[in-house]
Amino acid sequence: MKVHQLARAFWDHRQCETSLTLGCKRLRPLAPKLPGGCGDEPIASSFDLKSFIRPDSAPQKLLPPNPLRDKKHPSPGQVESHPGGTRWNPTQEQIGMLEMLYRGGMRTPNAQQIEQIAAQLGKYGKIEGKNVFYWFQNHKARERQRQKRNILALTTHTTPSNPLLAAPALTLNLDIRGEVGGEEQSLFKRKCRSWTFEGGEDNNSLDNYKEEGDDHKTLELFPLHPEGR
Amino acid sequence: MKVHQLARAFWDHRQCETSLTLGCKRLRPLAPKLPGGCGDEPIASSFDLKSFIRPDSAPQKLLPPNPLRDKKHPSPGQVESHPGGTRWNPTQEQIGMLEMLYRGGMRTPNAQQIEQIAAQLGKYGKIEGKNVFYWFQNHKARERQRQKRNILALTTHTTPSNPLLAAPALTLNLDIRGEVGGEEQSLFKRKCRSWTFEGGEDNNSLDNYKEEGDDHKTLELFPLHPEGR
DNA sequence: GCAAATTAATGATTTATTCAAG
DNA sequence: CTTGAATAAATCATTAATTTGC
Repeated sequence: MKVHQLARAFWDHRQCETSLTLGCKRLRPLAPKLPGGCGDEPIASSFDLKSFIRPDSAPQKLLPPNPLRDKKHPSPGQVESHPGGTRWNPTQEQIGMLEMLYRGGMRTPNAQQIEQIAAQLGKYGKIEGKNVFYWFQNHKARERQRQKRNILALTTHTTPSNPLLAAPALTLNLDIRGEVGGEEQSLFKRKCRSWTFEGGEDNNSLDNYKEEGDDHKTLELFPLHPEGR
Repeated sequence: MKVHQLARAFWDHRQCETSLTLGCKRLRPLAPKLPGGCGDEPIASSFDLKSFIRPDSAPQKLLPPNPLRDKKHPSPGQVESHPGGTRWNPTQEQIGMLEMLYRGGMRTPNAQQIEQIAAQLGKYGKIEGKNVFYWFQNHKARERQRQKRNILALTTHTTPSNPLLAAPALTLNLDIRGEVGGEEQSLFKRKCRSWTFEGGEDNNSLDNYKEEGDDHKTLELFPLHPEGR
């Protein structure tokens, strides 16, 4: 695949910086990046991460076979099973560690940092530097997304009542006149296996929702597993 | 750039970040790509060539050759000034060669190709793989920019009002009297659960529910996730 | 319970913007 | 003002979770 050219390119660079990137970036005011402040040493970044990172040799990746092309068609060819799997599948420990770093403030680790992190996390499962790089990129971007979304949700439309989560996924007015047969009863239960009502939970019986002199009943269903994961 | 890399320790900074971003500044959103932008692709060639060009084969390896610049820091610290210049300064030959490749259809060379190109161009002056990578990225992007600009110049802009944000709940009046089979309910629910609402896809087979004058069933659907993927 | 059907997440790429050296 | 470099926003593609009908 195409792969990582990008990533590659990244690695190569030196990275510089890093940090500053942070947030305020946009403040473009002049302040260039701060001078050296830190004393930093040259740390070197430049080492050969590359060699580190891309062991190239690695049999790894491989992948790709195919690329582009279409997706799904079974093309006879390749298919493959890539033995190893085609993409990084982080373990719980790895994720936990990365989140810890993220919460600690890390956003755009430089090559050296990436390497160290990858090396460390390698203890818990297969992982490469690029995976770490991408993780930070995505995590950062998605946090922004969520945040922006929330702000918009609260700002725009005042959707009256419930801002977010409170909104029912599904509202339905059921025609329940007459007796509710067992047939329907069971069907109903099945349907609601994964949904819950605002009011009650335990009793999934339609009768409980039936009110006298009414042919309809309004039920608001909320997904049982809103967020998940 | 460069230079100091502040190696800042890992985390140190914490930053602010995040949120501020908001400034709408970046909100490019509003007009997403409307303009022909998208169209860009037309060029088409790229695609084909791509497959052509990138045999992808994978052999990959990668290469990378070169690394980073490592260099340059004499040992002493980094000083920065880098006399030599901090960034690639392409020679006429290199540019010519790259443009030739570009005109030939190359847009996103893979790692292997990048390496070969860099090696070749290295004969005319100092150059690294990342320089080649960036050159193609920028050249491609800027060609699009120019193109888009020209198109816009010829087109009137209808001020696009801003459509996004609509987040209305969908209300449907269905006829479900009597036996509303769970079957149908389920099907409907399934169809609408996702985000297809609004514009309405007819494939929701809502019609099936609309039978003659009967009682109505009102379903209100809220997008489960506001923005969506 | 289970396997097929769907949806939500999220890893990996690509495209658009922004920053700043020259 | 041009353009190398870097970063952020969009997208694409796979994988893990849920749902659902039996």
